[in-house]
Amino acid sequence: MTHPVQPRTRGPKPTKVDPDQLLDAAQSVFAEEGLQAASLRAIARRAGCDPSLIYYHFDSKEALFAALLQRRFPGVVKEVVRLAEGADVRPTSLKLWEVLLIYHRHLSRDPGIRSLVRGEIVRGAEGVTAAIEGQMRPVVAAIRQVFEQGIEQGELRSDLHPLLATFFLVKMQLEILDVAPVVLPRFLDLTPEQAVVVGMRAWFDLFWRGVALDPAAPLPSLPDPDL
Amino acid sequence: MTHPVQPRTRGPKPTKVDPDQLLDAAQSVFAEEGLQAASLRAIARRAGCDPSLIYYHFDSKEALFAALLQRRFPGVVKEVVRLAEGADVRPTSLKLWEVLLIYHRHLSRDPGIRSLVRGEIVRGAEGVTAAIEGQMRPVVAAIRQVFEQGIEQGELRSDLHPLLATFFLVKMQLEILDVAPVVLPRFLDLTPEQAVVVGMRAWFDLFWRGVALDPAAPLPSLPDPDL
DNA sequence: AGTGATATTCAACACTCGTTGAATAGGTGC
DNA sequence: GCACCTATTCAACGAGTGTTGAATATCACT
Repeated sequence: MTHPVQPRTRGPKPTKVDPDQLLDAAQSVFAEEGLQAASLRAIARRAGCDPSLIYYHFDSKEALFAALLQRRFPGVVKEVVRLAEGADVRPTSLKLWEVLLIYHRHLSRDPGIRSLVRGEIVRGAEGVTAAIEGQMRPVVAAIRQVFEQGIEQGELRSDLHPLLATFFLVKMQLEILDVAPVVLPRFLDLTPEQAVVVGMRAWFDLFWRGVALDPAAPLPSLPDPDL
Repeated sequence: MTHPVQPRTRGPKPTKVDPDQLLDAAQSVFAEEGLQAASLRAIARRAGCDPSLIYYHFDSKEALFAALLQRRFPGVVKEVVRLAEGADVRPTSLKLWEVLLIYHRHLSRDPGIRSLVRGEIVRGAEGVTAAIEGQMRPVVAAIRQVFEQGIEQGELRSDLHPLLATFFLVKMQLEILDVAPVVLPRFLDLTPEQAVVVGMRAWFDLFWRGVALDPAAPLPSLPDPDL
């Protein structure tokens, strides 16, 4: 029976904390703690409001997380799908490099969202996995199509398995975004940001040699990711 | 203070739950829930004892996790280090494939331990990361050495970066063990076990083409992982 | 029997968690 | 001034957490 009540400036403030600011706070806390460990109280604290307010805007913690996904994924989907459309006539190598750039563009500033998504996939948490899979499927389909086009046009090995190639390309890119900035600086003299770029270029070099019909043919120059 | 079991030639009491059984229980609960979410009460329940007993054998939850690592990693370390020794004269391709087999052998039955370790690395949880890094360093050094030997012997490209190659080889193998059995069966007609083997072979095929000096040269036949 | 060490349990402490019901403040329309 | 409506906070509930100190059971050795 302590008296933990200190007089607080009770909210006569007309200033709003809209759902988007809540999502921002949720994102950064989820990123640092993981879905399970992140507490609504911590999220509310970071947003500068009371935990109850979260329940005014969202049904539950899980709904908050789902809303977070819905905010981030469509951008990736849209850009990747455009890559697979007939209008893009760049060589396959450039398109595949562009895949890495898209992931970097949309997810590199979201540390934790990625590993969060990944963790939930591996764990198979029911409600969340379905939401994730719905967002992922069109992305996978589009990238796979890029591989198939590349095979048709004789740029990629004909015995390549498009789905597995997609899996490898994307999976490693996510790993590079997640792990490289933490691990590589411990072994090489790199900043975390440099580690990502170095990792991406080295990965694409290796990957392209692995999938190209003629790996010895010169590659077009690959633009750096925006920083 | 823990009281490790003494050599039990004339020991006092036949233990009902020895530390190893606690570690078994801890492993399976950690695997299902993650480090944060797994509760000592759940671990104790699975081991069939009281939560307090855990504190008799281990200092804390974190120490329990560290002990778990110490039980699993040395096997990997030992086998991988032996690969790098001069005594092993097999071609580099076989040695690198063996790396994948070693990881499969020691970690494929530990669902969750891997993603757990990975999650803690990414999150950078202080106490745990140090323990992990200590176990990882000799493994990385040994695999890196295999790459360097391969370069010297003209089997690998001379412009290959041994550390990055190590990073890619191992990282993807861990991803295959973790994610492939969950994700691939959703897109291909495979059992989870098949997904792992198919993923490993496809990955090694791609990887080898990416690192070999002469990818067209025929490979020795690669033995299946034990199931 | 008694002593002492070891292995195990019990009950509790002080937290934190997600969630909820009631209260309140500010603004708008009357 | 009054009544709404929305945004926000307060205080609490019940459950679960890691951890601890004291108590107890079970054996080995005297």
